[in-house]
Amino acid sequence: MTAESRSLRSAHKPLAFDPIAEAGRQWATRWGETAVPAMMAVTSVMRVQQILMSRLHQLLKPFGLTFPRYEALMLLYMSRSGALPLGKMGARLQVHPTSVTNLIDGLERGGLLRREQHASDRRKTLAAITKDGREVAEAATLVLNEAGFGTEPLGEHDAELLTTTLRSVRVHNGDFVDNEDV
Amino acid sequence: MTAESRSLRSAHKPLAFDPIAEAGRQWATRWGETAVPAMMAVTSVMRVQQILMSRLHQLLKPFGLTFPRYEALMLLYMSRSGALPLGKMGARLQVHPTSVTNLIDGLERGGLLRREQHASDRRKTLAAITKDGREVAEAATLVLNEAGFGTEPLGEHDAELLTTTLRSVRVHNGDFVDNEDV
DNA sequence: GAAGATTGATGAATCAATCTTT
DNA sequence: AAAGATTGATTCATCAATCTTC
Repeated sequence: MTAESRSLRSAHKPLAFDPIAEAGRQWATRWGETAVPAMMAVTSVMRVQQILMSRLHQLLKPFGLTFPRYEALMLLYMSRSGALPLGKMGARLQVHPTSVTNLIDGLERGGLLRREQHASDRRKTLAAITKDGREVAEAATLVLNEAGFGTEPLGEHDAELLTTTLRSVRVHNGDFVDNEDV
Repeated sequence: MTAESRSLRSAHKPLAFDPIAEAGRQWATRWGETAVPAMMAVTSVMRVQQILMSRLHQLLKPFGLTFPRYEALMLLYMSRSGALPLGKMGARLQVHPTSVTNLIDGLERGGLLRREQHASDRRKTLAAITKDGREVAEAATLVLNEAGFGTEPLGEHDAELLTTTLRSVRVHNGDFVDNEDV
């Protein structure tokens, strides 16, 4: 593996051991084994999030998109009218109002959406996807679809297992009311 | 639930549905079901990472620590001599050299470690944990241990399941050489 | 006063470019 | 030339404070 190809995946020489497992071993010797599984799970989520984000950014770079911007763009693409109030976008994307402003700023700079006035409530701002925005959304989605959203080497089963397990954390956090399986 | 208590957990009113499941449904109608599990898994990891980070920051706030800084501090605390070269810390924490510089800056500002010169190689910089650093490390660890690292409502089994599933992604990314189970 | 969005601040992550030392 | 660390730039996340509109 050349230095260039490696730099696309990790900034360092591969370690000869699993750093998370090693942390777990050292941990157990000082604080016992009770919290080790939780500690390792948290660290794993943090690390894999970085890996996935990095892969997605590689895939989306040709379109001038980041993954958060892609998510925001797709939310508009999927919507009926192609326009949504910024507040509603924040609720769906589960991000802070400030983040919505920044995301929409970036997408508007790229001409993928326009800010528009809400008809009845002048406090509200609408984000409306443009023709360019729709084209980019479709092209980027094709690429992500083919690349399996960078989830290699996870199969369908593992992906669903992950979603299910993590869903309980999201429910417990109060993101949404769990009324699907009632 | 009051507005204050809610703001500690999510910035928005809870949705009446699971936003990730809803995205999956809409997705399937336009691009088929093939990539849906991958898409939902990726989005779940991103969201849960944010939730966990937020909880950890709440827990660590009293110590003037963020979770990345806590990880760096613990790496020093666990080390034999209490001092490590910055490059080695980056390799273990799996972060960019620039991030190491920033992390060490923050910890040094708080007096939890000191920069020192490497004995033989003057290119290298050492981070050495201080007495204050050790005390904060122990106190913060107690809190995180009691709080199960914010992994509620995950039990030991789910935590281990998560770690195992995510490990394959880390291996595939080339973070480390998988020679544990050979 | 509350709701919706923005600005200004901080922390973390990355990359590119720079600087010193080997 | 290569290794190690830093600085400067960009993006995303948060919070606090502000501003307009309801």
